[in-house]
Amino acid sequence: MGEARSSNNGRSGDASRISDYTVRRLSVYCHILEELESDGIEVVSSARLATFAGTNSAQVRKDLSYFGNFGKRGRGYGVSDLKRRIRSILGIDRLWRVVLVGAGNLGSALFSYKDFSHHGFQIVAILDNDPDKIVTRWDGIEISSVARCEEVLQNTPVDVAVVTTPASEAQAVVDRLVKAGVRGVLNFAPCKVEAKSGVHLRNVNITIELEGLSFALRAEEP
Amino acid sequence: MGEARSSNNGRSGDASRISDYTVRRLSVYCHILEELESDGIEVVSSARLATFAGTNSAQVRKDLSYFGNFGKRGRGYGVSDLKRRIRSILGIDRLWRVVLVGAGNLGSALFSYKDFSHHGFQIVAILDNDPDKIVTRWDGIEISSVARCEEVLQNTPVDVAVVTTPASEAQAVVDRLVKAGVRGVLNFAPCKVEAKSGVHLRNVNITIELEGLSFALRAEEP
DNA sequence: CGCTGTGAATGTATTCACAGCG
DNA sequence: CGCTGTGAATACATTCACAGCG
Repeated sequence: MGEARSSNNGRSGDASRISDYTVRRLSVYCHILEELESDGIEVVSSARLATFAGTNSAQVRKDLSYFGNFGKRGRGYGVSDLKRRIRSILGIDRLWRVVLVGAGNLGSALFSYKDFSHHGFQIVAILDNDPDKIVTRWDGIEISSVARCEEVLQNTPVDVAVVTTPASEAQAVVDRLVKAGVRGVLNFAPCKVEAKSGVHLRNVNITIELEGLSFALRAEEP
Repeated sequence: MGEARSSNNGRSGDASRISDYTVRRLSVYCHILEELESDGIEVVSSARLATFAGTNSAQVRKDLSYFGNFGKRGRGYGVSDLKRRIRSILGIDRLWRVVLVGAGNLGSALFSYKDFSHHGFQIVAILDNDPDKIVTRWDGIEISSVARCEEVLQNTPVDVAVVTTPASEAQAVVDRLVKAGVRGVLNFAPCKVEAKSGVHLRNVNITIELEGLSFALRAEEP
């Protein structure tokens, strides 16, 4: 999906060599570690972490080994230390500035989604085309017309856009966002959008999930 | 993710041997074919389909070959024929009955999502715990208390549940849904839920998508 | 000992390359 | 010829299995 990438961050490993599967599992480990930490558990083995994550201990160790040696032999991993390290690897130890494009029900659901800010993403601007919405504010954040996209991003620079517009508008707005400097896009519009290489793009397509479910059910239907 | 499955549907191929990757791409091909069809295009080659889908022609042919020989050598695939066949393979040529659990913003967004019904899924029941919501109706469909879950599903049998509750309630409600006969679950709650083998479960986790984006951006940040 | 970290082995997905049909 | 359908080759992800450290 994403284009190949070069350049190494100073800290650890070359991101372009790390598979998406590993990155997704790191997210899962991170959430588990947060729970363990809040339960007061201080040390965890790869085997235990694997059980919670629905994988096996070798996978956990291999995933982590791409980034360094975080464990202690004979003992396991320090929960809060490993959590901190994974957050750093994922880049959620800093705050990414987000523009939310589309203030419909889905946009609203994402806006009020607490994990969002808890995991490194802060919505700092909102765009929508509905004139009724443009006069309102969400938590003090102005909702601006998509027409004023460039101006808004000039005053409020962002790293990432979360797109929840109708499919018909998604590609056009992404083109403008990218021109205005956005480097990552999470697209919820039910269509594939594209961007020049160098811009990171993820499509979340609900229809594909549903159809996958349908296929699985279908196969065992009488 | 899903458990291994046996039993063969009469038509074509053993679903348990088909990878999730292939199924997802079939969805993509299907959407492209729908567009081509509405553009009046009657025949398409694997190469052209691959370009639109962001893959290569061998992949397209291999994916389709698991299910039969749908093309004509020297010519390509009939657009509307192939579309129909893929819809049948995915099981979206019939209507799956859906209960929507959680009538918040995300539930509302999904409810009003037109592709939903267009692609074989019909919401026939809605559950929520908010007393204010329980008195309202969406498009004539009553919103019932989660407490009455079993009763509602008795009167209105469903195949699939789409869960948009808070994380804290997701697992409990899924347990009840499965006991009441639901065989597929699409979970949008920001937590992993589990169900006994034989129930098909898909988690859509927005946080994981965001963190994946963060990782990609992070890797090239100064 | 117990558990990590990791090369080597296995399993799975993708791509190549070409025979074969329309 | 052009394009499909598919075994064989390759690339990639996961799992095994064990050396080595605390």
